[in-house]
Amino acid sequence: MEFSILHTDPASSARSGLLKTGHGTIPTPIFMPVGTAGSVKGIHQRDLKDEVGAPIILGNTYHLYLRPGMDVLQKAGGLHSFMNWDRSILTDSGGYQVFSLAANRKLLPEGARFQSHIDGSRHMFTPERVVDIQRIIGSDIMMALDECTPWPCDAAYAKKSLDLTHRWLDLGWERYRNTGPLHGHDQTFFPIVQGSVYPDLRRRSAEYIAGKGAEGNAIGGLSVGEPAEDMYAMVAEVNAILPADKPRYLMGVGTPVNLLEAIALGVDMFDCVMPTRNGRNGMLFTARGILNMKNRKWMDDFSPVDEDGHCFADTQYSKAYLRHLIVSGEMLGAQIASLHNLSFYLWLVRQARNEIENGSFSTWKEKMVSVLATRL
RNA sequence: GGGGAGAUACCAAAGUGGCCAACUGGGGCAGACUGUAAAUCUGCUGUCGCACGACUUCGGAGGUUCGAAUCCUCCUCUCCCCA
Repeated sequence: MEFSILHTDPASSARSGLLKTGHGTIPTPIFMPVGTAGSVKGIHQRDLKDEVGAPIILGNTYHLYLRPGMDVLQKAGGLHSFMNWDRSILTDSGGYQVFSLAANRKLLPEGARFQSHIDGSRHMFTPERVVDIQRIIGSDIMMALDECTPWPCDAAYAKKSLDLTHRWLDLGWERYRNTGPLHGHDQTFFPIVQGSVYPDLRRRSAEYIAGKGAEGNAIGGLSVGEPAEDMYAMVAEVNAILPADKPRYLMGVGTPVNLLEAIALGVDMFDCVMPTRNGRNGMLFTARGILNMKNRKWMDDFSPVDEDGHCFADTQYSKAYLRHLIVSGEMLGAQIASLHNLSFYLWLVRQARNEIENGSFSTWKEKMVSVLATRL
């Protein structure tokens, strides 16, 4: 993997860059649609490329391991081939499932023991195993196994968890260094900073993570319920330590405003289920604000879904029609809303990049932040 | 023509003397959702009030009772079966 920074914003820590993987070049800052189980829910690959314009998407180690399973993925020749996606893929390690499936897992020094949410069967995820699985999946960017700590989280637990995440990182890193790709393209490995909302723990973790000399670094354990100001503060702490010449990935973030604020703090990569999940649930993000398409007020509003939108559905369907589809539980409603939200997210990071290159990012960001959170 | 069943809130449907402003579903309205156990979940849904609460409701009219959606009388309407 290669990363180069092209421009930096004079008034913030924002920067634009190019990230090259074996599956293409990714302009940064970038938002990566989440495709947990080998599919970005409701969006087929053609639209993901042609309408959304996504150069990279996510997959999930835990979910793909359970279904379709390693045997199928191996026979398929990896996830790219299996899902017919020739652009980049980043896989999460299952660290988020350590958090979200907390009731179904047990943390041990050697890894995380899961009980499948599908059939209750028991599985052991060690940091090494998670690398092996991601080798089979063939993701361009593999993630270290970590514990995504919940919020609130007391300092004692956060510290203990941090030590576990670092220990796991050592084991995963070692396995990464001692193995190679299986599908003929390069794979890299990102470690993850933890430390909850404690600046000293965050700094300690950032130093530890930076010490690995990975090609990119991730910030995890945020946007789990803490106030946005805490999240920004932690990102600022961490980014002061993580190498500036390597991409920084803020995991699981976030709202359009979160993205712009984090870009200003020097973050290059994002992923979040929000555009797809909230889209399925009737929420639309636009450059003018947020719409809840279930609201009665759109019932007979025949104006386009989003006049300044960037996918075909934005201008070809009316708000009234989309509201009807969503209220009626029609699949097409979820598809249109997801497509719209993803193309909006990708437009947002593209525009941020343009503004960085024009040297106007900070003023543009300030203007956008208030507009994006408006309830229409 | 004969026999039977039933009328409850927007719809469906419980409730058959006080714990009923009335179970539950649906519908409606609103909210939540951040490395996806989510095409999911939560709240409200007679009127007024922020709330405590007050007021008016269970086809209509009258009656019994301390007290009625629930019991009695009459009326109106609906459905089913047999001719």
